Amino acid sequence: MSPGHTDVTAPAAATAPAAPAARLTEAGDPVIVCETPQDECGVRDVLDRLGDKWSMYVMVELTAGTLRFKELQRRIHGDVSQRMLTLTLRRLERDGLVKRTVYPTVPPQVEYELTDMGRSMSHLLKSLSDWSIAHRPAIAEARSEYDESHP
Amino acid sequence: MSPGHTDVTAPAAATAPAAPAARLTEAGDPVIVCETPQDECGVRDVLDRLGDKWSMYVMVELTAGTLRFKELQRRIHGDVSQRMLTLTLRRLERDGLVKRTVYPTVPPQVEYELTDMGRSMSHLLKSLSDWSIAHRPAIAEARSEYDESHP
DNA sequence: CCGTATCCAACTAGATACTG
DNA sequence: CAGTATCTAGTTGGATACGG
Repeated sequence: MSPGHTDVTAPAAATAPAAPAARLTEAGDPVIVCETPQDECGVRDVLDRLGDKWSMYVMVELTAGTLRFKELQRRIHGDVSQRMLTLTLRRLERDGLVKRTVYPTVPPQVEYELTDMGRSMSHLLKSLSDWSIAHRPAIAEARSEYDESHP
Repeated sequence: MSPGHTDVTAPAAATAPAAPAARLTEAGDPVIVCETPQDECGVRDVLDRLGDKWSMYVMVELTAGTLRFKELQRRIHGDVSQRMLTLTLRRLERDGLVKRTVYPTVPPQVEYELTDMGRSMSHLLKSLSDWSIAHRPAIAEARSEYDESHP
């Protein structure tokens, strides 16, 4: 997503990066406050993973349990290519969200499953998914209206 | 994000796209089930917005309240360009997440604020942000380990 | 079966200059 | 102030062929 990709492994700044403060608006809505550019709320690190084309679907499919490469590929909508599935799984593995197990058999067999951290994130994906499904009609309508009034 | 971008305004298929079923694993974790390729869980529509470089930050800043263009630009980390801020705001407006109000003054004044739907989504962004902040150390460690063991 | 390597097409975002 | 227009660079993703 972002060119260069925010590097969370960078040494912490001299001032300890305190967790961004949470405030509320008058209406009681949450406000995310980033005090320094360095923390960037750490949000980009998550969204870089969520934002690419396939990570979300891989996480979702793996929530059901352990899957082999080919099985995973079959289950994912939109025909993910071998290359993209490999890249996606490597990134998720690197981030500690997915565990990869290789059985040295012939032919080779590789299994993928969520780590504990991956599972904790999958709950958020569920919320996102629910929101998305619930608001899809509203979004569709908003887009139609916008497109009509903006020729 | 995705070339072509999933079009929620497309006419519904002959079979009514029933909401994807929700299941639980043995462990009690949520499973998102997409029965047809068409629904795709509607997730891509959300993530296409979340996944681009600036939408998240715009939403976050607007959670605090109404802001003018220049104010918004100043608050966003990483120096968003005028062009990118404009594009981002237009997309969010089109999706019904942001409301744009033009005051025909001289010089011109334009205000941006979240819609109700936008505010309902900002809660999810907060969850994502919290998770991200909480797990940033773990992700950083996972990446270091991975990079060490994969030369 | 599970990848890696290579090449190519598409999109996103940045820089810069100009307008109502 | 709040944009639009244009041009370019960098990245992602798809297709295909080949290797362990």
